[in-house]
Amino acid sequence: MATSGPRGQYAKTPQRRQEILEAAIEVFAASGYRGGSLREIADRVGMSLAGLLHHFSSKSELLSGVLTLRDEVAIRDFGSMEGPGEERVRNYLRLIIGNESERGLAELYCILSAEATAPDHPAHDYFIQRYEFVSGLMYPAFADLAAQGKLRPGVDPKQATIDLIAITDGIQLQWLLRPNVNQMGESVRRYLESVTTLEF
Amino acid sequence: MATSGPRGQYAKTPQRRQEILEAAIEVFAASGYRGGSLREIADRVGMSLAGLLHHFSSKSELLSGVLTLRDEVAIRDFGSMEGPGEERVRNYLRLIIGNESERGLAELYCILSAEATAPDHPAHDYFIQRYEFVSGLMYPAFADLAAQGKLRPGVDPKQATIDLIAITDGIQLQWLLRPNVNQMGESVRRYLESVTTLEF
DNA sequence: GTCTATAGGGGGATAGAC
DNA sequence: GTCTATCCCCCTATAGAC
Repeated sequence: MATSGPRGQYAKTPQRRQEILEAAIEVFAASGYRGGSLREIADRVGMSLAGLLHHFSSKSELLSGVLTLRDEVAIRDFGSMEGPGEERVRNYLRLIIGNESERGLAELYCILSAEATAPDHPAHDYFIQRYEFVSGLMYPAFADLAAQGKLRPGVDPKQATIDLIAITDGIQLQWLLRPNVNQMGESVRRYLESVTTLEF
Repeated sequence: MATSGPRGQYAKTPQRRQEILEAAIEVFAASGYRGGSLREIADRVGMSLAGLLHHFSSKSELLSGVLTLRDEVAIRDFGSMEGPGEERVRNYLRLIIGNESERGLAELYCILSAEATAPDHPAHDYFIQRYEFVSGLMYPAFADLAAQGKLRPGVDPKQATIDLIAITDGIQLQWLLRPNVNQMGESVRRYLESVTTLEF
C-alpha cells in the first residue's frame, strides 16, 4: 500500500474522471438518470463504454460521482456557513441568481430530484439528505433574523425555510419550461422581502 | 359512418381503455414516462403487451390519453372558471388540499413535468400549455382581487401568479421526498394570505 | 379484441487482449 | 488504461393466428 497521498485510490487519471463527470452531467441533465445512457456519456468524452466503466464501475457509482462533485462546487460557491442570518440569506439569493446562467445545472437537479422521489432511485437518500442539509443551513438563518426582529410579524422561521426551498425549486421548473417568462432570482428575492424587513 | 354518438372512434371497449389508463398513471407516476414500460402496464391490467397496443397504438399516445383524462378530471374538480377572483383562489387552494390524499397524482405531475423540460419529450408542449392555462386562470383572479383592493400593497398580480404556481410545484416535490415534514396546503395557504388581505 | 411470436434496437455490465 | 467482443436483459412495435 502506498501512502495515502495524491496517488491514492483515485489517482489513476483524475483528468479523465473529470471529463467523464462533466459529460455525465450533460447527459443526465438532458435525459435524467433513467433516460441517460453510459454509451452516450462515453461517446461524448471520446472513449468506449468499457473504458468509462474502468473509471466508474457502475452507472449508479457515476451518479454518485456527479452528485459529490456538484456538492463540492456548491459548498465552495455558497461561501461562509458560519456567518449571521442576514449574510446567509444574501448568499442564498446570490447563489440562485448565479444559477440563472447555468441552465444545465438547473436541468440536472430538476430531473434528478423528481426521479429521486421514487424510493428505489439510487439518488433517493441523497436528495432527502440534501433537503435536510439546506434546511439545516437556512433555518438557523431565519431563526437568527427572528431573534433580531428582522422577520415580519407572524413569520415562522421553520415555515419560511420550507417555503423558501419550495419557491426555489418551483421557479426553477417554471424557468426551464418557459425560459422567457421570468427570472428565477426575482421570485426568490420577492419571497425574501415578503418574510423579512430587509432589502435585497 | 355511424352518427357520432357513444359508438364513435373510441367505443371499442371504453372500460378496458379506462383500466389501461389507470394502470398507466400508476406506472408513469412511479417511474416516469422514460422509465415506465408498457409491459408493466399491460401486466397490471392483466393483458399482453400486444393487447394493450391494440387500444393505444404507441407509448406516447398512451401518455396523451393519460394527460387528457387527468385534464378532464381536474377541470371538473376545479369548479367554476367564471367566478370572481376570490372564489378562484379559494378553489385553487381547495384543489391543492385535495391533492394531499392523492399521492400518486402528485408523483405523476412531478416526474412528468421535470422530464418534459427536455424539448424532445412527448409531453413538452403539453406542459408549456398547461402553465399557460393555469396562469390564464389565476392571473385574472389576482387582477380582480387587485381591482377590489384585496391584494396587499406592492403585490403585482402577474408576479403573484408566477410565484403561486412556483410554490405549489416546489412544495409538491418537497412533500414527495419528505412526506412527514409538511402539508402542501399549508404552504399555499400561507402564500395566499401573504399576498392578499383575505383569510383562508 | 386478444393472443403468441418475432423483429430490431438499446441498455448495463463483463472477459480478455493489448 | 483502453479497447473489441460478447452476454443477457428489457424495450417498443409489428405480423398474423384465433
